[in-house]
Amino acid sequence: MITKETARRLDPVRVIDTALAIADDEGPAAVSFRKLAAQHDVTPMALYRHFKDKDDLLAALGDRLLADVVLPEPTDEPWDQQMHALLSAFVAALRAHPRLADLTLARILVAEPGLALAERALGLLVEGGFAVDDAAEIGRQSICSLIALVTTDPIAREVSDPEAREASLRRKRASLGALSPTQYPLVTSAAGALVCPSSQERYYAVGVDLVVAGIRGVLDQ
Amino acid sequence: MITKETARRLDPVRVIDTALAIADDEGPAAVSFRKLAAQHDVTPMALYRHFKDKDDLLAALGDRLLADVVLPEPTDEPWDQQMHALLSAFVAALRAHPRLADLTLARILVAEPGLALAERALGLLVEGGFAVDDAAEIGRQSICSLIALVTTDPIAREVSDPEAREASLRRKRASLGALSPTQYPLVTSAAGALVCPSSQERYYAVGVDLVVAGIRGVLDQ
DNA sequence: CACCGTATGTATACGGCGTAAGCTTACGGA
DNA sequence: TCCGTAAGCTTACGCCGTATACATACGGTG
Repeated sequence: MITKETARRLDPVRVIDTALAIADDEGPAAVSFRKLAAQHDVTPMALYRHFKDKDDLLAALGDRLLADVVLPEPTDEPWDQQMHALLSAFVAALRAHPRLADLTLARILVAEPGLALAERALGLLVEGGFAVDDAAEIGRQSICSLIALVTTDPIAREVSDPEAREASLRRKRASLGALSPTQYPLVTSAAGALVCPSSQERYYAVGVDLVVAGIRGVLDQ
Repeated sequence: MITKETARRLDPVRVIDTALAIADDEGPAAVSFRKLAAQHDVTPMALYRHFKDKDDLLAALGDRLLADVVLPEPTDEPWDQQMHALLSAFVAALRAHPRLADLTLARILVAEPGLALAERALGLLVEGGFAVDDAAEIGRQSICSLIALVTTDPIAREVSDPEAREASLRRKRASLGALSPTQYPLVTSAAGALVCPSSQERYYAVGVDLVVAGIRGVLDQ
């Protein structure tokens, strides 16, 4: 028993852990078999015993993110409020690893936590009055929007170094400010908000609200 | 005069043309300096005279997409209908190159056609009753959602070969169909719609409707 | 017409990447 | 004790972006 564990020097779970760490602070492009292998004192090719290829490894990363989604308990609130809670839970899990959020898309209908999420979402949409096929379509698009919400988070997306971050923002604001106010009156006057939302919490609140309001909106139309 | 043109063997515009072609049918990852150089009978390094680095080249690709957006003329329709038309025009341009749609995001507030789009969108949102800063936030999120709509288009995203495409879809449907119908009643019964929407036109219609309905929805709330 | 700065393309090289093919090793059951 | 098999290793190939240094030829200036 114990031997079985000690025999395998390479634990796929640990590998995913370090991949997650690398991706979180250097971006997903920085994850490489060679780097992972080095961090585990192993040959790059050793990883192929545990991951078919790089896509397989990234899929495992996606699964890992999905596993962190904690579904809210069903309540007797109206369907749209529960939908809001459900989608918020999804977003909350993705926010922990904003640069990797889009890895989840391909795994939702594969990994168990993703399926559970999908089933719950479809249930709420049907309860709201959508036909099953419409619910599927609306549900998928909502999920895509929320993934995009996280991957394009202008605050998390920025460089981590706060000093460089501030410089970058200042540069962007300046380039917008330099535009002709007669040609682009609104863009120039909204430069601040366009470059970066005031608060991250507000950013996500608006994002989820938009999606849920959209769902409600297309229902009676 | 003429010499000035004939002297430069490498026309950046033509390079972008071939980059676009490669990206369209092999995916953006397949675009490389080396491949572009080969197609233009030139050393890879020659491209660096025209593009600072690969990001710069991809930015040029994004600009190219944005240049194809044809803004609808302002009308006296209500703001939300005009918004629908404006966003539809944006989506229409992106749909020509679905795999590259996300290259536009970083360029909207830089390239002229993007700025024009942004200005018009802000105008309509303000006309609808949003404060300028709220309009900026809602506008950006709407654009992001629509870009995601295009990049995740399940029809365009599939492999081009229709035979392989059908096989892939069948496999996905089968894997969903194999799930326990008691555990995932809705997912299994909606397998068809989840895997692939019935029609591409409907897909995009629903997508834009969702976004516009969302905007309308958050306005009075 | 001669000259030269500058814009353009070239040659070479480095380090990194994914991964195919074949080999070695050592664990655990028979 | 022996051996099948799973795990890791070695080597190698062909990609990639791009830094540095060099060659060339165009076009304006004297």
